[in-house]
Amino acid sequence: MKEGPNIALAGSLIGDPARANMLLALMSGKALTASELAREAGITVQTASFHLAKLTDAEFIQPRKQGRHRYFNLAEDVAVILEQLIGLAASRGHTRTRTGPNDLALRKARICYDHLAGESGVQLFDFLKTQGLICGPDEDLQISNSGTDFFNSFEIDLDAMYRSKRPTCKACLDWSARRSHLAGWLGAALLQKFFQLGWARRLDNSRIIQFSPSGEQKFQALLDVPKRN
Amino acid sequence: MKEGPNIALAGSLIGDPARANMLLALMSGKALTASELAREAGITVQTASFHLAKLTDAEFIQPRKQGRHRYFNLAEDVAVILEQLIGLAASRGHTRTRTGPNDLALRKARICYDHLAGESGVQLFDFLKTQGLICGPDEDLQISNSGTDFFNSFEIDLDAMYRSKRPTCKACLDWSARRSHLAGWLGAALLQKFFQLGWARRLDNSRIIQFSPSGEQKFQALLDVPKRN
DNA sequence: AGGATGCTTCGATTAACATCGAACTATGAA
DNA sequence: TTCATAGTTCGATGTTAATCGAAGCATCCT
Repeated sequence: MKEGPNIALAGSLIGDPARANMLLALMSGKALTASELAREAGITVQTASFHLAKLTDAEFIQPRKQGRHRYFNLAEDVAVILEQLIGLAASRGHTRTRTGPNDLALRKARICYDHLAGESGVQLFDFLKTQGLICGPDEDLQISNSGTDFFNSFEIDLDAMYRSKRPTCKACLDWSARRSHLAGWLGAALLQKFFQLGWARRLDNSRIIQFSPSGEQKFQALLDVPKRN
Repeated sequence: MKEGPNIALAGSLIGDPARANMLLALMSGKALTASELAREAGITVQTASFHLAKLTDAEFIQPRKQGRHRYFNLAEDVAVILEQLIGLAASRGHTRTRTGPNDLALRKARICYDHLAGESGVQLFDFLKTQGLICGPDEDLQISNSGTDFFNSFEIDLDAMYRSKRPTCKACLDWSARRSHLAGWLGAALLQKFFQLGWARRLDNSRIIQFSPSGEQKFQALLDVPKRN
């Protein structure tokens, strides 16, 4: 018997179409109920229950009870791998239908677990780095002094961020842009801020993030700050 | 029918124990024959042939004929995902035997497809970055002027690197150290140099890279260069 | 040319897993 | 308390995929 990590277990969990559909649905970052996931996967709630038990045992998802509803969240490190697998499938042409307008919209701006991904997400990340607002290695980014000023002026609660146990800011490799976008607490907070400001909204039943015309303008204006060096 | 990337296909390819064993064997970076892969996976050559056909169709591996031997190489982007899956499995305790001395050795220094991973790999990467020998975003690192001098003095053929089509240097997230090590052409070239210098060697039938005592000293001396700022 | 080796293909077999109807439990509303 | 809804568990069924022996093809050695 071979020793070492059992990647076949992880692969087989992702490898069932029903489970894959549920995991992808959870990539939206929303908690979904067992019934909702059953519908997303096109199976009965009995079958969904069987699959959700497996995914829960493997710590791919976390359940949370609320009355008679069972909500499920995706584990963050699983989301990272799913993003990579989406990229691999796309690069190999392993798609289930032809690409369409939604495909372009997903490339432009989409939610990746809880943060902004796509070209807009990559643009944002590049901006934060080139402006020196965040610095350090991509897996352990820190906020600089000028970054603190910037985020405070943007009304991001940095104290809450520092109190949080999750990574403050880290890079997430974006399959569509082949560059990184910003994940972590800060990445999530920025996206929530764009929602709050009305710049962007998520589309129903999709990972697409849609900027309004004025929101897009404001977003680009934010990034179009004269360079400091 | 759901649309979008078919991650279930990729998951199911990795999800079979025999295929997973073969893929992990190919993580050593070596090309292996169908018979060798059958032995690695503990199956007959007929079964291996069936699986190798599937992996080839999906472009997870590339075949190469040499007389009556069929050699297979792992696709580089698949290697990146497998490294992530190894990390996920490790974090969940999904291992097939208890951790042992090999586990520590793998964490210390191992080959990841064709470059150095583990603590040593992370140390090397940190050194190159903090010394300013490479710079830029982790997915598109560039060699600085001082880096060019350094690598030339270390007898790395940079002209060959610039002629190569593969990424010159990029980061690869190391599951064991939770930080990145150096992948790409440069990462591979540096590891080959350590082999050539006799500082390190690969262990048979393992991904472990073993530094000799004097090699370890020289490697640490290389990294222990006074800081430039 | 004949034998050996590496590998592929085919067909039969077996095992594993996903599926859902029925029954049940837990929670919420009337 | 009763009914409705959400979700779980159980058992039976069907499907899918992995497996290997046998046969065959390609390549290499004597």
